[in-house]
Amino acid sequence: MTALETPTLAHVARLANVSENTVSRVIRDKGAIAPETRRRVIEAIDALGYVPNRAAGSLASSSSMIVGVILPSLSNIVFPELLRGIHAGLAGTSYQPMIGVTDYDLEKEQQLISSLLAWQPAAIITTGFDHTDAARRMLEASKVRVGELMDIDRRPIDLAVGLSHRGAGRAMARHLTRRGYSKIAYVGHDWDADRRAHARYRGLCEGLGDVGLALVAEHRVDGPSSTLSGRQALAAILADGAEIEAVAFSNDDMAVGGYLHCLAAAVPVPDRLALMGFNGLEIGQALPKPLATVLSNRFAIGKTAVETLLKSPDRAFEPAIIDTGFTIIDGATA
Amino acid sequence: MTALETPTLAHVARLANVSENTVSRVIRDKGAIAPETRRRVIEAIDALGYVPNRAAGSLASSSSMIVGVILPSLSNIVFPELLRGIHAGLAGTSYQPMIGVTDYDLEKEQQLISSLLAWQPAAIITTGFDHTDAARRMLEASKVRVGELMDIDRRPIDLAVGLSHRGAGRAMARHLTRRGYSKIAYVGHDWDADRRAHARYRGLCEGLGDVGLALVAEHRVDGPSSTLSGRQALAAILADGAEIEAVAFSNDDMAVGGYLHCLAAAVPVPDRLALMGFNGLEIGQALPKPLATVLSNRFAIGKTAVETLLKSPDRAFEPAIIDTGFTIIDGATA
DNA sequence: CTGTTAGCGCCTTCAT
DNA sequence: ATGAAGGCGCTAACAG
Repeated sequence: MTALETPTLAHVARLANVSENTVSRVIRDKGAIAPETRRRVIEAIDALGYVPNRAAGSLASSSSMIVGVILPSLSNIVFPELLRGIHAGLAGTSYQPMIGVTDYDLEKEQQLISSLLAWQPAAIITTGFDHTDAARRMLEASKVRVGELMDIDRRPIDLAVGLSHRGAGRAMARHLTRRGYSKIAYVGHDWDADRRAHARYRGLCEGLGDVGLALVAEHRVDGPSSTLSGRQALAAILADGAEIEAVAFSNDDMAVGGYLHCLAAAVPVPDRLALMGFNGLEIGQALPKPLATVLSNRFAIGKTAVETLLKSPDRAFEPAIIDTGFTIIDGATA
Repeated sequence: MTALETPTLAHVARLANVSENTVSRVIRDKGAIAPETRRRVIEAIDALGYVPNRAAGSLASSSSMIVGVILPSLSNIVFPELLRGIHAGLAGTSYQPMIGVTDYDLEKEQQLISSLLAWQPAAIITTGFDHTDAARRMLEASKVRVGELMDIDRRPIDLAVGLSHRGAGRAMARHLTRRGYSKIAYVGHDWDADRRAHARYRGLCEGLGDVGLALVAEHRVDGPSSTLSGRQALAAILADGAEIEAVAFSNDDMAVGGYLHCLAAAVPVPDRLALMGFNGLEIGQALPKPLATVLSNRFAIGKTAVETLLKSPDRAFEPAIIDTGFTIIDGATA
């Protein structure tokens, strides 16, 4: 043994006195192997500290243990949480997530899909249904499993896992109106990047319309959501002077900012102004009054998605949709 | 052209009327190529929509465009931010990050190092200096570049990028004592998992010792840091009755929780109680009074690390250490 | 500046 | 239940 150089299948085979093929079978747990043979092989494997070369395996089998994960952003805490769920679903398997970030740019997404496909991954996971035509074609043409996460309001390529954002918006409207608020305003962020926020807005308006109401004011900031911009946006909309009893925010980041403005400006919540967010972030529940919000179960979405995708290497005839639902969190701010 | 099947180098070569090798050279931008030849090759590449098979490339070159990234957690926002920095450093290159999460478990880290090395990555990035012996041996034996991030207080295997947590702790002590506080308490979380928090604690104690002071109280919660546990911990330490003028928290999560307790319990900040955190999270700056804290530049750490690691495929003779420093943020809570 | 020749380490297929 | 042969798609020498 010249040691030092990394051991290959051949080394293990020699040491265990079997063919490479048998070693390969043991590793992949495929085909029947005599218990005694398996024992010898395993012994040889850890005697040598053998670790299979994934590149060679992928090349030979034209498929890899990689799961490509494409996220719009890492700044928004919900995506790391989605990633956590994906990780949890991958735990105990040999799959490794390879990740990319689009910054909400569909061209970048297409680019990422292309480079991820170059690894012949077992699955590609992305968010939403918006893709460039080329991206969609590449995904459809490749035979990898495709998960489109967060949203379920359209027909997916292969599998969608998420919740109805329109439904969540309606639920927010229902919650607020049932609590007796009728002068309701909306404070949100950029819809171009965040289509799901827009869907919730539409649901909110529909829900209000159902009971003969409409938004009394709305304010949208440019750029992504953040605590700071939520704080500023609420200050701005209140400064406009419209009479407002409750504010529905595009998400918890914005809502927490709004709440902090109320604290700083001594606006009684919810008596003078009720606040409601979306997502159910931890920070919202740590506020002096826990935030009324809607729990979108990001972790479950990610976990369910990988588990479902990896169950079978092939797509079904019909795309599947898994609704992970949402839960109203009453809180104390609305 | 039988279309449908994914094109390979051979297809491109045939179409461009050159050898496979030439195509390979064009793709990797290696060796001199006649402008005319390069044009033809590129034309053929996008005529066919050719995407190189990464597995084949890795196998042949025994090195891949993968950067293995091992994070202790995704729940703590600082690690997604570190990942953002890593991403930023990778932007515009063909490298792809493959990520793993240890949940602060060194055995899991070792396991991840092993499976990531199976991909023959260009570099492996992990956090801190604590690894199992086996893990350290694997990293040292492999010739991949190794980045150990966040901390710089020990000798790295290859490259360390981060800040001195002991120094940051001392800086917190200095800040608080200079502001005239002398009855200082500490509220923190689990040190076993978070060694850097422990290092800051030690620095804090040293810094106080330098001016003849010592902590008047301390409280540590089990488990990871969170806003909720910070809130509860501050409530607990105040209930104990010791006279306290200022509290140094193990990080901003805990400190924000503490601040929220003060808001809820109507404790005037900083007049009755001063608060200081660590990290410089956005949420701390959105509070009614911006949190006094220490900015640890996670994004820069990640970005600098990959940029430095990928500059050269080989390790230097001596390990390198890059200090990204920290910045006191005065805020208004201390 | 370009082509030829050998693998890289594993998996698949077909035998036995 | 195991082995032998061939090839996956690319890159690394070495020629020329």
